[in-house]
Amino acid sequence: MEIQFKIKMNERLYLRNPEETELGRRILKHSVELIYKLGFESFTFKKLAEEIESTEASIYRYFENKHNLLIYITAWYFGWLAYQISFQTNNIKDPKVKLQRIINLLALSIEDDIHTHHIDEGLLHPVIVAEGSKTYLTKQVEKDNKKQFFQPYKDLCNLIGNIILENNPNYKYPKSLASTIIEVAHFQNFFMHNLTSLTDYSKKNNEVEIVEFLNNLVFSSIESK
Amino acid sequence: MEIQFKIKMNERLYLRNPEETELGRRILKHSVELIYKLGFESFTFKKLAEEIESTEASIYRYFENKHNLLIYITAWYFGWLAYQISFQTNNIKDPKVKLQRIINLLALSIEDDIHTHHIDEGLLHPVIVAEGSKTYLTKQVEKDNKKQFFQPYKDLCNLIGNIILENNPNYKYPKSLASTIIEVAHFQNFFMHNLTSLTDYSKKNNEVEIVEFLNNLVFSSIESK
DNA sequence: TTTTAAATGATAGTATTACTATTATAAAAA
DNA sequence: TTTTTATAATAGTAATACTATCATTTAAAA
Repeated sequence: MEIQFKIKMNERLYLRNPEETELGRRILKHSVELIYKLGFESFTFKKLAEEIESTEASIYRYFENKHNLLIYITAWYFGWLAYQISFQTNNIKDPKVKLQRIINLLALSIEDDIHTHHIDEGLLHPVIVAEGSKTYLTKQVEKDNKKQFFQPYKDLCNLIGNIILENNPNYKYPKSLASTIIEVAHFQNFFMHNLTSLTDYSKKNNEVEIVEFLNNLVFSSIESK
Repeated sequence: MEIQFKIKMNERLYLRNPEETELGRRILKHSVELIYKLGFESFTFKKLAEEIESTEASIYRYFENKHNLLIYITAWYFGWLAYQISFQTNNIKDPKVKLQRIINLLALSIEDDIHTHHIDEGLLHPVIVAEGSKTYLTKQVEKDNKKQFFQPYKDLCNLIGNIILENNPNYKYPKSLASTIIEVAHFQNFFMHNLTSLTDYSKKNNEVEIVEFLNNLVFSSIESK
């Protein structure tokens, strides 16, 4: 028996559920690949349609626009991450080890998860690193927020925030530190790969050093005083 | 006598120097205002032209495209910040106080600096908070980086990194911490104003709490062990 | 099995965007 | 005064981000 992993997505993110049809899954798979290849700005539904040998109009039946598709992908990523975290921290007692595992998941490149056929997590990670923040850095944040589009991000912050509190129940900024861990992990990864001189990491592909930096940052703050 | 503040900008960022002509300065002033109002995605040279009662073609004589204009504005901001920092930390002996002033400058809303007529820093700060990272989160980062477009950001990181080393000469990640201070200050500010539940700050406009969080984060890391 | 409904394909069309090009005019420098 | 330079006015183009229509294929219901 094959176990397939599925995340319940916010229904307002799509017009037709892409996980339920073959075409929908092809849209998801190839949009990650194409955004990875072209960057979000140059990515268009027309190019995606050519890639999957379908038509622009068909893609528009699944997603209202490419912005919602990006939010979908990002939300999916955070949902998947939350699952990975609860899976990987399950049965672990030491809250410090839990938090370290989370930092690893966020900062290190990810291998493809075979339980999701239609998404290649190995590509998804760099896509989120480079494009993820564009989901909320818009004039419509408030609107999108009201539609709960960022719920998976918030849930993840709460999850991490609670583990921070397990480490130190008196810590004053659990949610801010949680969002900081996520964001720092991602943009330090981006800087290391693309703007090396903004970091202190010795080699261009040494993501382990980001983990070291983050561990120092996070635990000295949690354990201070 | 009036003292006017001027930043030497990378010449490859523009086709014609916008600081040297009346029209150029109007382009800068109103592009900040219009990006603030519309967001970068909806901002176009056509709308800007209407705003300043000029033409699209005239704006294109100053900037190759709107992306370069955004980089120009962002670079200008970081140049201005570097100047503010050296000004405000001048004559201060205590490196801890220096770093605290920097955190204040980055995280708190800024008042208009009367020494620059053609840029309203009060608007520039939220524009950089929301749009600044779009300068480098593109497929052309490498190209833009080779043209030294991000030099002011790097210079600022070096400046802050050196002050971090004044605080603790053995600190292992001065540059990573410097870029982290900048980025965290900005996106925590964004979250506080737009996605409140991702932070722990009690009121929506209490930027002082961001400063507290950042001080805790930075100094516990620098002073650890 | 037939009918019917739903999903997709094929095609066309539109307003806007991100430019480039050309010519005319006004202002400043030689 | 002539010449250069900057700007305005206008036109044009390919691409983008859609919307709309109708035909065809596929799958589900009767």
